[in-house]
Amino acid sequence: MEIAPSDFKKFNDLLKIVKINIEDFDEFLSLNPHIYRSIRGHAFEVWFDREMKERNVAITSVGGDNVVDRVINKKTLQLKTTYIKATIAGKMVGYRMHKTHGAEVKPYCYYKKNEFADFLVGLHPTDGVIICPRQYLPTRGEVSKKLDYPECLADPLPFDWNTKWLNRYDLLGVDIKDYPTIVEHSRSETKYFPKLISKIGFTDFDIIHAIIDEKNFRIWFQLIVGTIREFHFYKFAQTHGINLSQPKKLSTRGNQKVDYVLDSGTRIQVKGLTKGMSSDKILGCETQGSHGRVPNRLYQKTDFDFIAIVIDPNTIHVDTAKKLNIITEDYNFVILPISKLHKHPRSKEWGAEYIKSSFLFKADEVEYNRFELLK
DNA sequence: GGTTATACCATTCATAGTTG
DNA sequence: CAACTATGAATGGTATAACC
Repeated sequence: MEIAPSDFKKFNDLLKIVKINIEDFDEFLSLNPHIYRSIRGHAFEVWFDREMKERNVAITSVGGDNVVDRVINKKTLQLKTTYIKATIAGKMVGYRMHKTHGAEVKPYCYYKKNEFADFLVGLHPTDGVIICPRQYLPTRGEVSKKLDYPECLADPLPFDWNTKWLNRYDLLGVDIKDYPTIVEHSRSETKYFPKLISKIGFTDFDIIHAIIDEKNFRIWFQLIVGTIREFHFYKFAQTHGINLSQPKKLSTRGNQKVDYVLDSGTRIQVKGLTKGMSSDKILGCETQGSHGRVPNRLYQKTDFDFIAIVIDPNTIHVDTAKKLNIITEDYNFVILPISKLHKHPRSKEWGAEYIKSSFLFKADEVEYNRFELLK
C-alpha cells in the first residue's frame, strides 16, 4: 500500500520535532516494548480499515476514550490483537480483556458483557480475524467453575484456534468471501521499519498511519515524545561522560520507579513537562505513576535520588533562553535531587514519605544542563 | 515445580471533584 | 471561582502470590 506523499511529509515533520532520523527511530521503537505493543494494536486497526475499504465496506473510526473502536453497519466493534502468553499456535488464541486503570482490582478490572462493544474483532495469527458477538464471549464462569464473578468476561479471553467465530463477516452484514489475513510482506512495504516490523508485523503504511492519526494521541504525544526524552537524556549524558544503565538489580519497586542508574548506584527518574501546566514563565511537571490511586500511585521520597526533567526543543521562551544562555532549539535538562520535591501533606496518614503528584517552577529560577551533578 | 490468577506497570493528557 | 488534587484514559505486558 502506497503512503501518500502528504502523509509521509506529516510523519517526517514529526520526526524533525523530536530530532531523530528514521533509522534510529526504527531501532528506538523496536527496543521499547511499551511503545511497540501500542503501535501493534493501532496498526491492526489501520490494517483492518484498509482491508475493509478495499472490499468496499464502510467502516468508521470512533476516537476518544471508548470501548468502541470501529463501526460497521451500526454494529460497534472493539479490535484486539492477541495476548501472546495466552496464544498457542494450532491450539488456542487469547486476548487480554481487563480494564487497565482505576482500582485495578476485581471485580472492577473486569468487563461485564453489557459494557462491551457489540463484537470483538480479534486478530488471528494466521487465519484472519475472529468476529464474535458480545453475548458469546466466554465469561469467567464458563472458563472455570472455580472463579468468582462468573458473569464477568474472562481475562485472558480464550478461543479455540479453529473457532467457529473465525471470519464471521456475515454477522456484520457484509459480504466478504476472500478473508484478509496478515501475511509476510514484500520488502518494498517494510523498508522504513525493518526492526519494528520484525517484532510486531504489519507494514510501513500501517505503522506510519497509526502514528500520525491524531486520534491515537497516546502513541505520539505520550509514548513516543515522552520516551524519546529518555533517549535524548541518555545521549547527552554520554557526551558528558556519564554512563546510564537500566535498573535491574534493584527491588521490584526500584525497577519500576527508576529509569536509569549511574555506576555509583544513584537512581534517576526521567520526566517531561506537562503541557497543560506550563506557560512561558512557569513550567509544570507531573511526578506520579500512571496507574492506580493515591497513595499507591505516588512516588515515595526513597524511590529515586534525582529527577531529570527533559525539556523539549522550543519550549523555553526565547527571551528566557537568551537570559539564561541556553539554546531553546535544543533539548534542555533540569536535574534536581528528590529532596527538592515537595512532601505530600497526607504522608503521615499513609505511613510513608510521599511526594506530591506535580510541581511548578519558574523557568528562569532553575539551572540547566548541569550534568556535573551526576558525577 | 509448573500453571494460573491477581495486582501492578510504561508514557502524559484530560477532566471531575475538592478545597481554600 | 481559581487553584489544586485525584482519578481515569489507549495500547497490552510482567512480577509474584496462590494454587494444585
